[in-house]
Amino acid sequence: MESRKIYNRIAILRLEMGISRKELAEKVGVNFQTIGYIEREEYNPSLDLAFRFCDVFHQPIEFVFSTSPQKPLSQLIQENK
Amino acid sequence: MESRKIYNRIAILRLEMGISRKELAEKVGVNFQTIGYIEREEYNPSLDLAFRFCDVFHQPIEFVFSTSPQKPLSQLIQENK
DNA sequence: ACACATTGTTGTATATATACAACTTTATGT
DNA sequence: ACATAAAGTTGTATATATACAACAATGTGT
Repeated sequence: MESRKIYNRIAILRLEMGISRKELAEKVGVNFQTIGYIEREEYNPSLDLAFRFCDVFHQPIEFVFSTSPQKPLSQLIQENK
Repeated sequence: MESRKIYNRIAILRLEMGISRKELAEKVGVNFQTIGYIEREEYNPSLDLAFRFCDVFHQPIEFVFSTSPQKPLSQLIQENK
């Protein structure tokens, strides 16, 4: 299968949490460099790892990951008004 | 990372749709044997493939996949009454 | 200017997901 | 009983995700 690229909001969610990649890596249980690859969307996380991110951020998969590019959070908020 | 097993309702959702593994495989774009491996939970689908299943079943990721064993649908219905 | 933390880059190694083929087993219909 | 479809088994090959190391680049605080 030609695997599609999955987009994510991990970098923003991590920044809003005020933690480094190293700290996030410890929380989800992967190498800190793996966080870099995923934030840059150089490859997709496994389904298991995706669930771990959602646990840390307290968000559903569909909010953190999507098959089309993510809108900025600021824009999402305006739309909901 | 020691990848956790992810549970899924693919077999049941497929049966309710009345299609074979071969047909489901065509819809999501993988080999029909891959469907078998995933239904038996011998390995986890990629995040991309997980999204494709959800498209076919019109269900959110969290309903189709979970980190703890899935309850039978019949039981879910009773709980919501 | 210096130290230090954070991120990006390159390279290698391993684990896991997916494809594909051949064969067996189980079910279904006639 | 036979034919056929569907599902499971075993094996090999390839692609992708993850780990890890070493080093470069960038930023931040003092």
